[in-house]
Amino acid sequence: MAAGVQMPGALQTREALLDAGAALAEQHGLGGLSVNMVVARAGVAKGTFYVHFKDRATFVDAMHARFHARVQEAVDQAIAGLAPGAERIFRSTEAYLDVSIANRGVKALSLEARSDPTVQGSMAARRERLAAAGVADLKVMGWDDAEAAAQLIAAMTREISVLEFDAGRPLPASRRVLKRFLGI
Amino acid sequence: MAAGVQMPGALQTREALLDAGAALAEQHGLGGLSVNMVVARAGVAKGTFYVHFKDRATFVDAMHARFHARVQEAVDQAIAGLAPGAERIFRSTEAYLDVSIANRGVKALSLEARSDPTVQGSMAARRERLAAAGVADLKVMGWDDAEAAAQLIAAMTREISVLEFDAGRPLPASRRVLKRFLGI
DNA sequence: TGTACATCAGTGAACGCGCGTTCACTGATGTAC
DNA sequence: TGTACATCAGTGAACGCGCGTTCACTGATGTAC
Repeated sequence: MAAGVQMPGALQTREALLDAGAALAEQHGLGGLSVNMVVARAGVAKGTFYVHFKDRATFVDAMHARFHARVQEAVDQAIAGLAPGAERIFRSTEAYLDVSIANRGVKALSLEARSDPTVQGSMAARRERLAAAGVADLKVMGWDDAEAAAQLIAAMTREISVLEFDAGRPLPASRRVLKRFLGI
Repeated sequence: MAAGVQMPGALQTREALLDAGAALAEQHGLGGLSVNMVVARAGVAKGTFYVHFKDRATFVDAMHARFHARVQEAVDQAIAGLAPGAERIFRSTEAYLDVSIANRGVKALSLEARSDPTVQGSMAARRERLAAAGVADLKVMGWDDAEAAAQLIAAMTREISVLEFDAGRPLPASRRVLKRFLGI
């Protein structure tokens, strides 16, 4: 969503709720996030929450979906036209990290998305889709266990995003390690 | 704690509560774990919980501490007498994985320990202590960014432990990838 | 051996609280005629 | 242009519920004399 683009009122409120959720997840974790907090922060009535989301679980899922959409867009843009290989997969991880640093609540979404049993399913699917994109690169790079390798690279990328969030800045040393693991 | 060793009643109850917590964390996550559930599963009165633990946060911390103590013991045993290097760090990760597969609630402890703000501190310290042990190995292996590398290897190990838990069995392909990343 | 007392794990009713969700209602905006 | 009606985002009081924590009490075990 480009800045300055006018949204219809209803969509604006929906985004405001998701923004509030992201900011609060940063402080309280996904589990510590309550509908009460979200509506208070967004400055709307409690009932308004249920105009836009079926229930709390749907809301958390929507937060996750929005974050992943942003990542996907950045990754697609970063690797457009690149041939499969080490360079392309590394560019993907960099795009992931750069988007993460600019989005609130990433830490909670990265860490808790898998343990909250209320929304596990759709979140797992999103993570898998993202990781699966790297499999082609790894095969070209000569990895026999490309699927397993893609999962571990995704795990390292998430780890770095959490470390960078805690540090409040990019961590070149961690990114270098990832690069070296990829043999670049 | 060797099987069959008789414990005083008080300790037995404490262990029963921690066991119940581990089993329940497996199903409901650390965040979805309630004192009510724990005491119901352990078969004791609610007040008993507070005889053994100051509050809910202390209990979660104790679960984490117990798990880490088991891991630490297994790792120490696995690498006793080994010289620093790739082989030693890989043996450590294997020990971690083998302990994890035999302990309930590992998934929740691995994933949520960092996002729950009520107990972040001491859990972070435990994780760091464990990861720090690998730094010496990585330095011997010629890594400039040994600290960063140790953190990423720890992240991969946790990831594999979660995948293995979900699969219900060891995942040789994932372990092979880790081995290859370590250059063995 | 018998009695009095101390200790302490364990009990469960009671508390106040914030939670997620519902629902009858409001009021602004758009459409039909 | 004016009027009647439909739509729909937004409202906030009210609900029942399970939560974490407290506390006066019980009863078994150990110790002193």
